[in-house]
Amino acid sequence: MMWRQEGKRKRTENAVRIGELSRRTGVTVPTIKYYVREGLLPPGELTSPNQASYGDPHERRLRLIRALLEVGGLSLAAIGEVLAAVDDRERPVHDMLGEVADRLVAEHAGEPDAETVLARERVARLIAERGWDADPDSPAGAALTAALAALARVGHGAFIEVLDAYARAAEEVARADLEFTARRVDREDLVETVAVGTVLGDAMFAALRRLAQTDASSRTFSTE
Amino acid sequence: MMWRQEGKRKRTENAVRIGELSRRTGVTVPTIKYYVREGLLPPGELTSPNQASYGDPHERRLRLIRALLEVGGLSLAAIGEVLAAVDDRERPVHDMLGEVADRLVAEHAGEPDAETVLARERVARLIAERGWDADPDSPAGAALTAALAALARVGHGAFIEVLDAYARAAEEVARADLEFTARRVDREDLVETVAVGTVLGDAMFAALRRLAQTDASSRTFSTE
DNA sequence: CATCATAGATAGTGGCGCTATCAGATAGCG
DNA sequence: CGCTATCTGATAGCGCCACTATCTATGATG
Repeated sequence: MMWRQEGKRKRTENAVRIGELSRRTGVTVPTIKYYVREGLLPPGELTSPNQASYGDPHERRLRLIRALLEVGGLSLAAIGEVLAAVDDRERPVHDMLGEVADRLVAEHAGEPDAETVLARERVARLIAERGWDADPDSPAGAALTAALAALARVGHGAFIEVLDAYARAAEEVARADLEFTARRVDREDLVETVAVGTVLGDAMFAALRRLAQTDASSRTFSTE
Repeated sequence: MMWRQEGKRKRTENAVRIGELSRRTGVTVPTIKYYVREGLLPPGELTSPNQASYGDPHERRLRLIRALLEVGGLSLAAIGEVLAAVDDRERPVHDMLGEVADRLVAEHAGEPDAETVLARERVARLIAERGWDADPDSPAGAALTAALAALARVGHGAFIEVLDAYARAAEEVARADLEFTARRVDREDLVETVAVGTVLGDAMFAALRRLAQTDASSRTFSTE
């Protein structure tokens, strides 16, 4: 694993040892060492054979890992891939977004059953109807297909009726996402913003949906 | 664990043995036995000391478990709690929805830090502004608080700018959910519909968001 | 009657995210 | 200078989870 060289940035901005890094982030020292071993966190800069110092980038990265893990619910393996995409500065932004998105969905291999075939057709139709520039066989499309097929298999295929409303809401959210990222001029920051926004945005939206459901449900069913 | 008695329904509608149940659902026999041991699936009806038959409800329940597990990403423990809520026919619908929603968010205990305190205030303000009948300290509110606090901690607190757009979209989705459930007259089915819709709806929306982002992103960044 | 499937029970497996322990070296303080 | 707390780097172990394997005794099936 190649870690981006900080070059001549010798400002020793906020160099601390591992104990202090642990105290600041609430992550235990063994866990920090474990993340370094796993290649998720760059090793500290050695000042002597058994002393290393960690700076702001380490603290930031560590907080990012914890956020993706605890709030985003990603596995460490998925986090590693997301971070690699974030660190790859050669990669076009659009490409990076796709890469991050792909890490968020579980793989569903195997022979497609009847429900999956039908669901895939529905997904393709939706994409065509909305004029989206997207592939039904991309990971995101496959995830949607899997969800629709699962609905059919559990006998709740009728729930697909909400699909268009969901798609409209998703467009709204995606528009807000893009407008926000468009305001980020700093490209360095933008890439991480997209990754964070994609992962934590899911968690945010799910929580908001739940709150809105609580409200709507309490109005409809009140106390009964 | 009490399993709902099917009463005098002796129609033997679709009784099969465990091997056939396994073949139909793609779940291995040992796994089915495991689910029965774990109380997720009712045991088959014994026809002799070492023969049991499984009917449609078993197949349905088994498919539901797999959908919640594979598509919804729930743990078996969470699935058990959701199923218990679904099976509890005494419980008011609104209550059940809350119960299911609560199973979907991870617990985040511990002393609240500065970011959490600020995030909680923002959540309370959002709820007040939108006039929602919801509690900022409910599991859903706490999940939103955790997400906002995490954004702040990773240095992307500005992403909170999209919050209102997300909230509007969430209202739209919740409205579609409620309209759909309102059309379900059968209360038996309704309860499961709400659970399935809540869990698989998250997966659906996340996938749709990803597709809409792909589209929006390809328009904005095109090939660069 | 031979073969296969089954119930029920117990033990084992593999992956994941840490956690414990250790040896040897250094930091920082009086 | 000595003393103790801390550090690096390495290896081993742990607890949880979702299975999976194996076994015995029994019954189904052709």
